[in-house]
Amino acid sequence: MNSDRRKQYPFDQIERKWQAIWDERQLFHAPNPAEKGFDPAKPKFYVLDMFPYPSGAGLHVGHPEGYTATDIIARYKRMRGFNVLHPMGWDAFGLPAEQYAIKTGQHPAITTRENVAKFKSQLKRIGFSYDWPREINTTDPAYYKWTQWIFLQIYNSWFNPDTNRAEPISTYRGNDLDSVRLAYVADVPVNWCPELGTVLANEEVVDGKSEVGGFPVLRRPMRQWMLRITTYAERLLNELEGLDWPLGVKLLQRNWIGRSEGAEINFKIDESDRKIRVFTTRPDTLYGGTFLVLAPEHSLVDLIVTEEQGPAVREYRERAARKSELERADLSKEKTGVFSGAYAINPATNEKIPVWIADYVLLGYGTGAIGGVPAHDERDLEFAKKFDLPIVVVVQPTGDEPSFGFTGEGIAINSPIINGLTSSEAKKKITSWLEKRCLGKRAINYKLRDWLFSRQRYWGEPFQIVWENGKHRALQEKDLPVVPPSLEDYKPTGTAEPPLGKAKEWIRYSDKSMRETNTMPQWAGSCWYYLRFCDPHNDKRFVGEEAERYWMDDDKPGGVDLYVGGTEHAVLHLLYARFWQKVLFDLGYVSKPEPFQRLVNQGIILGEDNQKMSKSRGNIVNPDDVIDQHGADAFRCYEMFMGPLEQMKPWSTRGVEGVARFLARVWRLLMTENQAGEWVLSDKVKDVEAAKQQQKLLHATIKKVTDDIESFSFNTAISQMMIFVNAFTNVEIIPLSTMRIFLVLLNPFAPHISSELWERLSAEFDDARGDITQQSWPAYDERFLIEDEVEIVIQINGKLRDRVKMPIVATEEELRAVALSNAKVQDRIAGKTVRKVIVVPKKLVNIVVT
RNA sequence: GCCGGCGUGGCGGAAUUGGCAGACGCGCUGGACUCAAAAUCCAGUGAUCGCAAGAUCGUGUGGGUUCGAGCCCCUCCGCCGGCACCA
Repeated sequence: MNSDRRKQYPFDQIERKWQAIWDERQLFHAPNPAEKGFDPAKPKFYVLDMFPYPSGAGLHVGHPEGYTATDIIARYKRMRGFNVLHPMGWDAFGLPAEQYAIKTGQHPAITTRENVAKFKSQLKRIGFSYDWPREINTTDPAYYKWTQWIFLQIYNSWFNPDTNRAEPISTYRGNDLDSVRLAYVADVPVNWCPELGTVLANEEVVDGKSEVGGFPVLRRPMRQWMLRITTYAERLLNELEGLDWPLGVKLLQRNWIGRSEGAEINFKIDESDRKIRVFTTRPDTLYGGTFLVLAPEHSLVDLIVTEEQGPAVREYRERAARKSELERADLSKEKTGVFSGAYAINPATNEKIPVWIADYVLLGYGTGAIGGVPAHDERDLEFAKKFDLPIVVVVQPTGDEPSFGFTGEGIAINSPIINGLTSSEAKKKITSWLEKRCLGKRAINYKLRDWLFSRQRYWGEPFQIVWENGKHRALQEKDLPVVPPSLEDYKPTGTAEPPLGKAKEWIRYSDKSMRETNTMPQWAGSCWYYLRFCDPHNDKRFVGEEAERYWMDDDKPGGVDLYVGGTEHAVLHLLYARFWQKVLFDLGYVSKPEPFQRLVNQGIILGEDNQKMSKSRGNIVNPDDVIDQHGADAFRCYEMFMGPLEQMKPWSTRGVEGVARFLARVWRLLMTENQAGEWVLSDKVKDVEAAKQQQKLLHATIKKVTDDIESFSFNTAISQMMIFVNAFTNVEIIPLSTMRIFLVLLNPFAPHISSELWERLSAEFDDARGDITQQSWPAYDERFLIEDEVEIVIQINGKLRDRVKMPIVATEEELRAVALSNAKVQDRIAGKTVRKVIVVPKKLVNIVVT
């Protein structure tokens, strides 16, 4: 490439200039109610990006994809007369800064500060219209003071099943508060990742490995803080209904919550008073239950195992405990198990059935025990075959498939109480039969587990909990924030003892009490940041009531009007934030039961080679390089022009050049170089009325761009603007008013060049309209779009044969007559019979012949 | 295995939701400008056949509904994402 090639237009200067102006004038700062400049007449619009973790690597081209989309919406909505809240901040607690600290000893706060500065300058270079005075950082004590405060509210609450909502713990009438607190300590099997030196939430474990780093995760019992998210399972599921979210994300959350309806059935153990309770979604197959299976970790195992089976059972349990999550979940392996020696009584048949122990039954789901119905469950069938257990068919399929091994719904057979009933009738009848005899009851089960909320890390929010005599209590609001101690050594201890344990001074809260040394997970800060943005500097409350009500409240269930981000948070952040919001809502602190009304996922941007961008592939595109070469406006427009926002799509350097050419044409439409080589307004620009065709194109463009922004079809909006500009290339007179409107349309996409050209027009034509950002969005006039003539397509048997211009007012009869008398049609239908003529007014005539 | 989503030129992608397939951009070909190149501008560009007018074929596969299907229904294939012994 020629190195002294002239720049296409001086984007570097104009972009710097306008970014400085926006900063200086704080043009995009939205005042809160009661603040100076607040206009209560305007409706509000809250448009939010998923705030980034400021990593050392800086931005990649994936970040600004969603950010550009929201910026277009924000600028557009401002022009449409909304008070727009469009903030940005930093989700800055997290592992990389801590690991860097371990390597270098540099405090994570310093690393974080540097990374934030880098991210911020990169974002500013792209020209996003963020409300920077509202910037927040989750690692700022003034911020996490309130994260801790919210934890305090959760700690001091319980979920009242009668009212179906959280209430202050003081309204709980029982004795054991800790058994109902929404935040509690439990000694439970958790996901321990030795490599990371911390425990992880279920949501952070993927295929038995840590989501971060991909290290093996072991199941091991530990004493940890949990949040009782399961109490909200029903509401988290039902209230998805009112949200405008992608179906896929809703489905993911539904599956994750995993509601299933069925029955709990008690099986009495033979020659004992003990009972084994099982959960089943198919109580109608109870008569086919020929054995029971307990999870190896089930607490009844020790109590029921017979003497002669004792050693075998013990050996099996130990083997199961040694297996990793991955091994245990391996579907391809054969079923294993061991007989306990005990028998239970099937309450329907009164027959003695053996109780087995097998690791295909999970302690964590249902009751940790199942009734084996081998005839109608694949897993039970496999198990029964392996261990030679009896198989009894009790469901007759309605189709012609074999009933042996049939897992669908059919007609109950061999089941005296319910014979002849359909599966769903049989379920009801057998359940009420069991209920009458106190042998079981209707039950609902969820896959969702309580949220494991503590981590063995340094760089996170400390808990405001102290321990005294083995009991925990929370510090009061006045003691917040609890700031982590400085450490020399950030290394995880490799044990369950968190790094904070090394700060001997800090741990001692008083003579008798010690601080909790676990920290909160990274999700804590992001669970409520959208609330903080409403009122980021409030030091009296996590968010001021009036500000919260103004920005979050309208007639929809969710507060944030538009939330854009990647799908990777479908069951993590997006579920946790909904949970916190509901707790705060129940306690009366916020006005909405849901945080995010509308969610849009941006697709992943692949490398030029169609592969995921990665360091090792060397296909990473750095936004800085693109902006150096083509400018921020070209970068923004290309990100949007690539294709539909939600779709996965590859980067193309050539594609950026194409979009840059478009912006250069916009520039040269209005600007020309004088003899001194300076850019001056072209004398083709005149304050004259536009030609009819130009008016028509302008209004078609207003309509298309407006509709496309509303429907997130930014790529086709840009296409339309290209068509508009192409039509004006090489015309002799460029009508001023047409160009002014066009620049407003272009502004959300390419804010710098449109601001600059707008200003140049204003300087030349001397008027007082003010800055482009103060303009209102243009409306299109239908009158300009109306055609007098339309092209009518003539088809024979659905195939295109000719086109004719017809007046728009032509009647069906006229269209029909013209089509039939058309010369080409005449040639083709000669000697054939016209069966039918279909006339679609203003569109086409289809002649059916045989 | 189950649940979602997608499949259109050489490439990224359009198509008013059943009515002219391929908008716009990239690439490519030719032309103008230039000593030359770059940049810019103009013209062409789905495939096949034809000098041409034009004809035939064409939206992963096979079928169906319809006057008419990229779009609706069924079958199969491929890719992407999620869940995965959840009883």
